[in-house]
Amino acid sequence: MVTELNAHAGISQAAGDLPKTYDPVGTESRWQRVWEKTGAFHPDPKASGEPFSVVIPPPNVTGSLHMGHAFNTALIDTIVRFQRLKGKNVLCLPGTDHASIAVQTILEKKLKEKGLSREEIGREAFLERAWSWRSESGGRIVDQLRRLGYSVDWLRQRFTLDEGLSKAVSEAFVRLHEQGLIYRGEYLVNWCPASQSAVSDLEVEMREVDGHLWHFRYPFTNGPTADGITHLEVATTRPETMLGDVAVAVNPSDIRYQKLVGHTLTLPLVGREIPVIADPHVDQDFGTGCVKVTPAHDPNDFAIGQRHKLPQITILNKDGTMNDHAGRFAGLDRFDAREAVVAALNDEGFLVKVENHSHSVPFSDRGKVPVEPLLSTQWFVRMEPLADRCREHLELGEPHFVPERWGKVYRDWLTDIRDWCISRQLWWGHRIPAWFVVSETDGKLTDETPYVVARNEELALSQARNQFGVAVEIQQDEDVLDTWFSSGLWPFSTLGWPDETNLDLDKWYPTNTLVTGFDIIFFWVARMTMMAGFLTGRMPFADVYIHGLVRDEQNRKMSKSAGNGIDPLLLIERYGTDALRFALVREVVGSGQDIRLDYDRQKDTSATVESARNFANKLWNATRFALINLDSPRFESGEEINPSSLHLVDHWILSRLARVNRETSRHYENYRLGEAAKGLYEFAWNDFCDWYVELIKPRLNPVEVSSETALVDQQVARHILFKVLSDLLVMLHPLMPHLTEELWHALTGVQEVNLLALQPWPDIDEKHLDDGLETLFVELFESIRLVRNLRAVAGLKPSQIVPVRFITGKKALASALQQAKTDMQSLIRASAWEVLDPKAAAEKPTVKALAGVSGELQVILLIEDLVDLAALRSRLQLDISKAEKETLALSSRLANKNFVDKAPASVVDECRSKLSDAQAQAKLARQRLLDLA
RNA sequence: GGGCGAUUAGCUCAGCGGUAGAGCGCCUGCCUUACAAGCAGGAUGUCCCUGGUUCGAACCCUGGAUCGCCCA
Repeated sequence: MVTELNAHAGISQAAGDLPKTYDPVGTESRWQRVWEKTGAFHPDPKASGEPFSVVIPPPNVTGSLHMGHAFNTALIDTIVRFQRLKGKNVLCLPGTDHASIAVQTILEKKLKEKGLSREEIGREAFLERAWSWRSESGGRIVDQLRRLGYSVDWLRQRFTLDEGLSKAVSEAFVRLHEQGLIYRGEYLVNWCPASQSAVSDLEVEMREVDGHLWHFRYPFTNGPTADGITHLEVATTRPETMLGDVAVAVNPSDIRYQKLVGHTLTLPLVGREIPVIADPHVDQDFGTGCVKVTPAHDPNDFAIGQRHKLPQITILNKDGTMNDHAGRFAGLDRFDAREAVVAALNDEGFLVKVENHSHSVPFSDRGKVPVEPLLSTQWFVRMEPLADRCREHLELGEPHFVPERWGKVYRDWLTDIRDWCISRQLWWGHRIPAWFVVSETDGKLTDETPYVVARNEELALSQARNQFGVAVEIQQDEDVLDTWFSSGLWPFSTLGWPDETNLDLDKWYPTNTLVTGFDIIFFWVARMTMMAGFLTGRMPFADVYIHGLVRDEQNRKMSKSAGNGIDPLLLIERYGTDALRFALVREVVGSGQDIRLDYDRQKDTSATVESARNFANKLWNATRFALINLDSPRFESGEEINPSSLHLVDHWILSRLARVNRETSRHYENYRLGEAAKGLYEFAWNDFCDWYVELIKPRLNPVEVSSETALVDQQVARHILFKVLSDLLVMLHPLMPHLTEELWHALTGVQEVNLLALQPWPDIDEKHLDDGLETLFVELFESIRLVRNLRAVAGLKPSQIVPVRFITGKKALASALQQAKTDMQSLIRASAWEVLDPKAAAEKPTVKALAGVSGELQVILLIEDLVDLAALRSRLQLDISKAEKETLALSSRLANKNFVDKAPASVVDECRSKLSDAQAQAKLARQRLLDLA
């Protein structure tokens, strides 16, 4: 392992040999190996350090990495790496879920290709295949997560079907059942004919579909009524369900039909006699105001049926074909039956008309086919008591939602909650720990067969014997549980629950933060809080950070079925993991909006990620620069320096560093990760690279090598350069872990086993914070920019070195200009640097010179050569008109008595000072223009 | 039908009471010994519309438009 660790051929070689550009590919995989081999992210529960824990949203075991994973990972990993740097004992626990329906669908499809079905091969053989498929494909997503540089503890990786987690599932089921929170019953559930299983309400997606509204005539059984009415007209979007109609309902206050309530109609095609009933839920204005009632196939009709004690006639088989109740239509697929029923009604004269009609149709999330409301016996979780408990916690701020508005969404859902259908007619998953005592119903399994619920078969048997006698025969329920049932236990089942003496559980439960997308607040977040509240008595996490989704370049949600996904691995190969991570995080804003990732599908390029890659390269080169200048002899960072030898620019960058450190820490802590990224980007690129590094170049390479002051100056510059860059790398580490790990080792020369990932966050040097100095530097930089602009406008060549004179009455600025002279002179190629007050300047008139004005600062370039005077004049004209415009605006504001009286004094003062600047600027610029004439 | 978000430079988005910013793109110079994946300089806006509050509105409040999402 030592060889592996030391064998890296990176930047820490002689700096002169370094490549000019950063190549992420080798670097990233190497550090991923080192992190894992050294157990860097495998924490010890017995170690000191405040615990900080996060469980990752477990991806589907057969899935593959998509942008949503990459985004979620970038956010979580940034948070946990930050907390690790802050010295916490961090556990970030990874894992996968078993994805019942998804896996089973894949396997059944494979079986079908071989002409087999699961029933043919049997449960045991099917599960064998499922496990082997899982071991075959299950590693893929995990390896892909590794490529994101995820600092999770792979040794604690969990899978929802692991032994421990399965134990947690039975335990949870039994406890919920004991408290009467799990029941079994026959209800209308969402039936997915594709997977041939019930699904929960949440797994149903409403889609707007262009369909039709068919109008039928149902005749009165006993001929025309007293008023001569022969029939009622009903309208439906699902004509085939009429075969299961048991009534026609009208609104009791509908004067058109009041008198007809109680009469009997004959159902066409079927011949069944069905009553006309009155129900207040009927909408008089929809269609004809008469509603056909099919309790076994429609949720609203089911409710009407319950209220009126109507029979429930099921006309569909579980595979979506018509059953015997459909009479001559039996055996037809539901959609074929629709056409056949309409045709038959038409033939027999019952079809009145057909209208185009767009309406919502429930689709199965997984199967992508319309679900059927179907009567069947299923297991349910009684949600209300669980939800009430969560709402009580929420009142106390548990958990705390970021952004807060999601807390409201969560609360509203809990407030109006429906029971959760948890049984699935599938084999892959946690088999329901309920055993039917079939000996009580002659060895047959019926809806009347009693059952026992127990932690395992042995306990079930003894329980059954206690209740029903020694000679019982029991048979476990065939169904498995909704995958989300086990996912709901994730934050504690992964830590060892229900084993109460588990060290991990003691140390890291409840967890600190849950980071996930808003699309699974109900599916997962709420299920976890409900399960945790009931089973552990606590909320499973303190904070919930809800982020948006990644959308494609056309602002569409990325999805497999739409085929508009962007493969993160392609972007990683092109730009590097760190670039992708940085790009994604930088796009995030505080309010948690969705982010849009630009992407060119033809070229597989993304400007957003490319700019992050460029940033990585900038850091690479900044470090290269530092190494070149700190090398030979090797710079000793421990050496003390005398504070009095610091230059003004050194004080400035240290102030900026302290401020950025403080702000970045706050941003990371408050989940303002995008702001952290943006702040560091600006600091690194603008303050550090563009200004500071340029400012110290003369000191790092002094002209007079032997001078004592030159050596001190050089030493100080090296010191600060090292300090700022190494701190910067630490602060950036959560966002760009591989690059910073690489550069930090190269810069510091620290042994590779001593990881940046485990270093302490740099202290904030509060004493260096200096607002005034930072403001002053804004002005100094403005002065430099003014000179550069003048040179550009006048067309001076870079090689032309000219004397520069600054004239200002502002004492602080004058003094700063004087102090910064040696460091800044080279930035503007000034052969001389003179700072004068206006009085002194008046005594040294300049006849021929380039001049520019910014506020009360006047800059003169003393030059005799021919320059572009016309350009210079128009530039001055522009200055004048701008200044005049501003003068006008400001003076009119100040002329407003209300403004002066009511606005805060500071605002008024600022306004006055701006006015005097603008006036001075206009005056000076006019003067310069005259001088040029 | 109920709720939530969005609307700011050509594009992607910050800003959320003191008169508008970034990145990319664009224009003009530069291969200046860390970086051309770069450096320097520059241009660019009825801040969706409408009233109102205020000395002052991109920002707060009315009403509306457009787009998107969630729930029924």
